[in-house]
Amino acid sequence: MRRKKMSENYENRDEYLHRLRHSTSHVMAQAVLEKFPEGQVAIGPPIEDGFYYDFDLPRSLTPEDLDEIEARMRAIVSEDHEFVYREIDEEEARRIFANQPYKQELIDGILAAGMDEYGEPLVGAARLSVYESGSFVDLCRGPHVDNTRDINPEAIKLLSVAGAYWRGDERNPMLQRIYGTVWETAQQLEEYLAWREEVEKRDHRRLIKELDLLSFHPEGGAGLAYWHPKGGRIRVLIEDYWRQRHYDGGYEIVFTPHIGRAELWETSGHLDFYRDGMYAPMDVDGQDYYIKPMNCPFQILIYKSRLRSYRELPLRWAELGTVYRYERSGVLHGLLRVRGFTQDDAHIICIPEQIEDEILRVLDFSLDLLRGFGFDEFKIELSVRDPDKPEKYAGGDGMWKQAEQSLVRALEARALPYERMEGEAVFYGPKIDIKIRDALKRAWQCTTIQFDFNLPERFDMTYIGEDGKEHRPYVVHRALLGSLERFFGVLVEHYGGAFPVWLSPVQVILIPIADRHVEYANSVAGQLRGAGLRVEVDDSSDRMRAKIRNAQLQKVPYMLIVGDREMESDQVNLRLRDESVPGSKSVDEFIALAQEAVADKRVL
RNA sequence: GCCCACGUAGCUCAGCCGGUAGAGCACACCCUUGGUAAGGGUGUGGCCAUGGGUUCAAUUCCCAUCGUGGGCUCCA
Repeated sequence: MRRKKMSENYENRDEYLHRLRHSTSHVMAQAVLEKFPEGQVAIGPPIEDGFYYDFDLPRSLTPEDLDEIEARMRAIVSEDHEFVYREIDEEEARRIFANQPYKQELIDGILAAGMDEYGEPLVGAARLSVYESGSFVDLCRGPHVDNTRDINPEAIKLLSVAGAYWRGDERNPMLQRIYGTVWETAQQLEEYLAWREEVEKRDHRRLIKELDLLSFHPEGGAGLAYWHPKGGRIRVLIEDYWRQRHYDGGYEIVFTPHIGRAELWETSGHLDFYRDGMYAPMDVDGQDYYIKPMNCPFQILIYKSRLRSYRELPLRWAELGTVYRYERSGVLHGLLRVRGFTQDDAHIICIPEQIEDEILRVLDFSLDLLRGFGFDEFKIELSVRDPDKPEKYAGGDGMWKQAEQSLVRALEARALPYERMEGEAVFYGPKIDIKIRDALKRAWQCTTIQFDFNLPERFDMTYIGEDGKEHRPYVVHRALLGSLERFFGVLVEHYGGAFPVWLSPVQVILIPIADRHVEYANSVAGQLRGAGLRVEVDDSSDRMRAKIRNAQLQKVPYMLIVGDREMESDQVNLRLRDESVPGSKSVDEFIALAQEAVADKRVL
């Protein structure tokens, strides 16, 4: 009989899971090496929800191989192998891993550069150690579980094989990575697998097709989205709300062209540092024009269209700007990664004294706007300079300090927890990224608020200060939804396609029971449309039950059944998308109910 | 871009070892007028992603291209 709670021997559950997953990856490596004795092993760390191990094998793995390896792992686990830690010297390490070139490289790294086996800087003195379990010895720092007895064989599942470069560098050989997961109990594994199924069910790539929202077309080009009428309807609702909020929030809205002369992109520096992301130029009257990958240079031209006074700052200019970027074919992913997309871009141009207020204002605005769409959990990251390489960055030391301080102060003023990302800033300025957590607790990168110390210099942006002299303004670049495409994809997954009433492309569907009820259904539909609701009448020859099924599958929030009873009493019979049936209502009652749900941005 | 897999009707998918294709749904028409998730019948619909090669013969085998998926790297 196994111990009931295997985690109880460890500090806490997280510590146990971490060790468990790391140890299970070793067990997997043993199973793989038994099958391919000539195989080479790279690294195999624990990751969120599981583990992986990278191998260099004589042939590609198949799903059947995974089944076999998984079965072998269960057997190994049941053999009760201890995980034995041992510190060794270089000579022994070289000998143990004589036929393991990747491990030799890791040994080099540990000894020479003070790097650990994952390429991270080593804490403390360089020390070589191995963990042995069963027939497998790995260069490893641990920690591990004490014995394979602490791994529940019923809670192991290998998930997939994928290519991965040695050390993540595309110049290195491609290895085969096996992903797996392991939990404390079989039930936890079941729950995790069920979660993965739920993720699959909500996949926006499936839902946009089923709900007739958007499509992609091979003949039209990869990574280019086509918005159908229903998707278009939702997009317009998002945009209208966005525009209203921006005007209310003190922004002005601008429009800029889609292409610009090479000279502009030379000035902005994009041709130097962003050329790989840009499409080839087109010839216009002998001049090279580029399709825009970003909106910033255009907005700056608007700024420079005349002399600016400190009195008119801050300027907040927003734009739904469609940009095109070359993304490598392998990274395209539904709506979440496309080649043409519309950013909800804005630039805040202000004097240094205004920067703290402006940052706080944009932070509040972002979170509030996102909450309007039903997101209320966020993961915030502050990306700052790499303190060791100040020469890598545009802008002076003082500017970086002030900028960073304004970002930190804004986060602290709102008591928002955030993670500080050292060295993650782009070269032109520090930034705050806000990732939204969806209904399945996944984090999506949408919002970014970035300082730009590069463009004001390059374009020589100035304003006339109180002293009558020219000064350089601060420019903050921000996108809140990020891009409409990605945001829409996230929205679809968050709601699983069942949008809140205010965003539903069809809010109400009228279901006449028989043909003689169609006329009444149409007249009710007219009243509802008059009240501003989006309504359809299902006058097909389907039976009522089939009509209900179709409406459910289309995730229409409100179904109104109308038959003899409703016609006589001048009512409608309400069924909701959640399958509840509030029943008979007068048309006015229903209108009031629906309008309230819209106004409150409720799901139903 | 790289590694692996995949691409058959609008959609979801069958089609063993080569002999030019099938289901369900959707769609059209007919019958049915039915009270809270699929009523019945008939029918339309495929250059088997595209181009090349091997073969008497290719949807099936090989190569290339395009696209899609799982990853790596990168990113809104």
